[in-house]
Amino acid sequence: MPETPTATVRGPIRRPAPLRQAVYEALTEMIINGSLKPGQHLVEAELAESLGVSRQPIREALQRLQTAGWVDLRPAQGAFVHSPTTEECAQLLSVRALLETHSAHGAAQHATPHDVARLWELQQTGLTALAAGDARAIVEANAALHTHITHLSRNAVLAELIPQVDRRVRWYYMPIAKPRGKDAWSEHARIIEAIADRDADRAEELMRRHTQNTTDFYCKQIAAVAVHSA
Amino acid sequence: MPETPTATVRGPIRRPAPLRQAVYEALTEMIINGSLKPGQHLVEAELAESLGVSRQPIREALQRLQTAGWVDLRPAQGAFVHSPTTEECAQLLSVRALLETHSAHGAAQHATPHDVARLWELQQTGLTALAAGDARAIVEANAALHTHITHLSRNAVLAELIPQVDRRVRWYYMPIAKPRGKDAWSEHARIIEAIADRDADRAEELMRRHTQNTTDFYCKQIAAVAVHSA
DNA sequence: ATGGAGAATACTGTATGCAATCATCCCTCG
DNA sequence: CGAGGGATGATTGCATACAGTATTCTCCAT
Repeated sequence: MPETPTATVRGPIRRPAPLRQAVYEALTEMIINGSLKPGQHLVEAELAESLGVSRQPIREALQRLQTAGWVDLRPAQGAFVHSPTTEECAQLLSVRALLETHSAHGAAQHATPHDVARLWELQQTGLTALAAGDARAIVEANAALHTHITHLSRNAVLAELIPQVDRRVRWYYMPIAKPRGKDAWSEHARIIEAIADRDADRAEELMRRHTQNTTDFYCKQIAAVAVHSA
Repeated sequence: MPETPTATVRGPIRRPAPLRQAVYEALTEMIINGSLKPGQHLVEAELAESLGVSRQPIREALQRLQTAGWVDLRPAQGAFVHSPTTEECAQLLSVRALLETHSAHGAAQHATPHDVARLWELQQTGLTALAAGDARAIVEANAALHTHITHLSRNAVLAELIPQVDRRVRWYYMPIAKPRGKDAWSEHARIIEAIADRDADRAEELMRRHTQNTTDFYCKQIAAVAVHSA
């Protein structure tokens, strides 16, 4: 059977690796792309069978998914896909703005020419995806760029915390990736320039405005959708 | 055998409750109070026996301990108590400063008179502990106060993220709690006043300076210890 | 004596089985 | 006809057993 109708079915995970990690990635993927819908009850046995593993790796993956905010784990009831609210999303974006701004400051202080070159590569990847109009690729490139800036800040705590926030932002960001893309990537370019100049304060300020623009754009988009659906 | 000499031995966990939670709390306690030393290899079977449970709850607790930053979990090798570095501590404090500052701003916007009254209660608890010279109680009161400010900000994402950073700061904070206490708690009082006045900008600025003072104090203390031990 | 190969050991990773708990549905009683 | 209580099925929580892998110790060769 090449594909069954139910969207949650998946082929077995590649064996030679920590299964819990593979399961974790598979489940996040399924949540992001909508195979697992918000509020849905995740039954361990079902997931285990569809992924071709036992319940144990599933349980461990679910625990990590909870701390990452993907699922809510209610004792003696099991896991439920997290239902995001617009309020929570605004909070996520505001915290992200804070952390990324701090991160940009540090990146500008520590970046080497080699690091900057890598940033320009990622920027190019993003522009290509933007030209192709591939929302999925745009979001991915965006995440890759921001992640790399985070690492350049040489702050392990930040690098640990930001992904927790950022991946969830990615989820919400998908629908607005294309319309927001053009401005976003030109802002990226200016941020990279500031980092290349080792101008920490300018990089910080540009990142602050960049994340603020994204937040504003998202809120407007939400409002528009709300009106449209009314 | 009522007690074995090894410091890691503990009585069984109270049964009627999620065991993984109880194990998690027991292990954090042991790490904080030094029963489990930094770098130490945590063997699942040993912990399981000493806590009177099977390996399963231990494993789940260790996973959570990893995401909280208490242990490092190396694949196929097991769990090791995290060894903090002064560099990492500085990063933790800087991130904490960022988050707490943002939190203070939100708290001043949303606080009700009842909330403010509660803050003054916590402040009083801290002053009492300070007068008694009980470092443990000081740290606890400090954490309680900051936690409550976080909740007042009405930002669920912040409230979720800050404890992850804050608990680890608490760990490092213990040795400097007493000498830092006097200034810290008078700064707290001014922050509470700003929150009571609903002056978000002032609260934010006061919190920024407060966390900055704490960071500076910590760094000086570390330097002093380094000189002393040299 | 020292370096390396191989085997023994110990530990983690995974699977399976059992008991406790929660949700649901049906039956009975008011 | 509606509400409450109990039985049944499903699902989680925990424990045990097995397999794979990294580490360490020993023994042999150089």
